[in-house]
Amino acid sequence: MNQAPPEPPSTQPTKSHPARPRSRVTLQDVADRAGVSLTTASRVLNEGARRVGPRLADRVNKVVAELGYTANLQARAVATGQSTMVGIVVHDIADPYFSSIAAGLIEVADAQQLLVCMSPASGTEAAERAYVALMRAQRARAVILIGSRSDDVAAREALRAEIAAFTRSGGRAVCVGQDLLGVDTILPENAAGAQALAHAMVALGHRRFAVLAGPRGLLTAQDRLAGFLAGLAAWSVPDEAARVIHGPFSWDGGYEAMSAILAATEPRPDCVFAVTDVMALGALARLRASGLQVPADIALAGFDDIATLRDVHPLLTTVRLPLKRMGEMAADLVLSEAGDSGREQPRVIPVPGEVILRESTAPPPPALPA
Amino acid sequence: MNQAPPEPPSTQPTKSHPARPRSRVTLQDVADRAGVSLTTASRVLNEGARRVGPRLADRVNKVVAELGYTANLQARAVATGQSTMVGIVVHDIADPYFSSIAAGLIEVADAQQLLVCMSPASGTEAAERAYVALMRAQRARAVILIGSRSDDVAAREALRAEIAAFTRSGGRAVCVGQDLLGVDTILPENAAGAQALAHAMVALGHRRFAVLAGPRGLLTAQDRLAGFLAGLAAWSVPDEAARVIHGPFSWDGGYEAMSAILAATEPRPDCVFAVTDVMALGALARLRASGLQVPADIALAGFDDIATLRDVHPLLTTVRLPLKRMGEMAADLVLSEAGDSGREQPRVIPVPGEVILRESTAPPPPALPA
DNA sequence: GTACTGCGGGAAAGTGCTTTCCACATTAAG
DNA sequence: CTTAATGTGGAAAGCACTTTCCCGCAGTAC
Repeated sequence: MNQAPPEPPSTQPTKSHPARPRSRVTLQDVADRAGVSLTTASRVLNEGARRVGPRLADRVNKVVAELGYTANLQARAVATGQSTMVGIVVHDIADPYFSSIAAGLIEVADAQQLLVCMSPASGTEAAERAYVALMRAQRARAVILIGSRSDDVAAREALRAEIAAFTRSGGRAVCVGQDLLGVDTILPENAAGAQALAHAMVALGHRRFAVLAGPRGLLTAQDRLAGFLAGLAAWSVPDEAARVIHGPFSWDGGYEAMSAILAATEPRPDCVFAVTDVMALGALARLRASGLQVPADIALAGFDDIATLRDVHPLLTTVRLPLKRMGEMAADLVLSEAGDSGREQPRVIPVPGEVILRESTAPPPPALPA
Repeated sequence: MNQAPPEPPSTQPTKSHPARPRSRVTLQDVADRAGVSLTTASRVLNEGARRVGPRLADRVNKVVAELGYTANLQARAVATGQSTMVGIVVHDIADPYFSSIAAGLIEVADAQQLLVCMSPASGTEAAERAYVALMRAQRARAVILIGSRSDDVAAREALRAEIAAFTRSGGRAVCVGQDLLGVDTILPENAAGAQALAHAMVALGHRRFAVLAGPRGLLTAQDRLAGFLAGLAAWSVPDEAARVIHGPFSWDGGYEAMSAILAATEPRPDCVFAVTDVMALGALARLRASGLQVPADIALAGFDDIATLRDVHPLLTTVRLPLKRMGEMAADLVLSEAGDSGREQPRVIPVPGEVILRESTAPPPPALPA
């Protein structure tokens, strides 16, 4: 829109001392130089509601180009009471799960002229709360929380209160994960996806299972675990055939959990389900370190279908979530609200997962004839 | 800092109609309710320069808590002329290279109370320019451009002019990549790293090379290619022993380029260098699709040491850049400026790459006895 | 010729904050 | 017992904008 300023503004600070008072060009400067009022200059820049005669408009535009003027969006936001900022809260931007969602989000937000701000990595509800508070202070238009909620009710209520304060002051809140914060939510069907995966695993002939279940407190982990176990039960696999190992929700967590399984005295499971692809990759590394083959010695499945999987071998069976699309949906949700006003019930948009069978869960070798 | 508001502000919009005029609490409201002047309330909140007597300060603080008041940072920014925003320009946030750098950057920026805004994926100089313009409009404190520059001089000059306008209006600019924009730069030593890699490859006994060189216009790609070829030359490997394939700077680009190599009639190279890990992964996929073994049939090396490599087999030889650290350095650069004022020469901080030899470049099988 | 509309322009009043400047008590110094 | 030096609070002037309100001037209808 703005062409590069052909020459530096002539009001440059006297070159002699390279001091603080940088030459900030204001709308007033433009108006003065163009010989019009501040009002007129503003109207030319805004192109809305009231139009300005072509003579003055041209004069103003010329001066704008001359001076390389750009409206101060902060001041505009203060004057109009409308912000263009949306904040996005992620646990770790370097995690492919989050960065994929964020990518989708940023893309559509940018198309709508919104400015996307990113929280630092954290994962704790307290940090999320602090960031929501910051977004409230910035009078952000919306905040989008991505990632699993924990079952720490106190922390969640504190976060919820902060979000309530945020929405009360006019912002929109959207959550990608669990529907627990009383706001619009993109809800991956974790339980259903895991259950479908369990069906598929049983159908392939696996019978002894282990689940790398992540931390006890994380609801996404809980849902996927519960769904998987329910799926096994539905196919009459006895409870004791599934061993559940808790641990951190990370690559290292997957590695450790797999270590625990290998160290156990019980017979080795023939299929391991990690509630997250990232954990599955940790587990895979651990298996490799032990010289075990996947799927020949043990089958392995994950959840999410992160982009990284493309480069991992054996190709990992997983439950695909449309991560980028989920980000786009979240952005749409943020923007949609603009229209309707008096809605009460938060929307919940379920996102089904799709079981993707790949190499890592080939059928187990036929049992030796008794 | 703020506890959750124990009760909604009593100035809530008459519950009867859930209409637009949301109850935004302003500092004036706080002052009125506490029976002090706006000035006093502001001073209590800011805790700077002038202090307020404990009696009034307490009254104000109590009201702040009651009303759940949070200062409007936008307005504050306008009043003080100081912004807390920094913008970061990446080519693709879902790419592990960028997300690692961004993670480091966000972490230290957040520790300094800065707000990090992220550009959408693009890769074109025009889009970068547009984003810098946006940051100027936001009166952002700094903008950080991450990623390779192209050798399109016109586009670069346009970008440079936009950056000049940005810095002239008081912002700081930092670049991670090439030192071409006349701003402080974190400069990975691409040529030196690639040269060292070439040495290592020759030392391992490889003699016939191919380079997946990325696009001709990308300077990072050019530097790495040139460095690699220089390294070969330094070890007296003849020029014609290295085949150079250009193509996109992406996974698919690596895949395609490797296809071209396999399709060629010439003897197959015994070592392939992809100027990017991501391209190397694409190439690896192509090799696998052809049933070729790495490194038995062909050796493969990349550049960057992205996090993904941990999960790829065979483990990929590469040149490690401290990506997260580079993000931190960029953030430090942004912040450091605050102190000194009249500096002229932009700083350039070189970042050496470290050759990491792994499985993918094991020595070639001994030549058959003649 | 008057009245009515409509339009292009500007003065001025917000917007939510900070900060300067001034008035008024105290209190310490002379 | 003055006089100067503090220390505290508030009025008001920014900051860089938008927007409302008003005014003068064409153009049209009566």
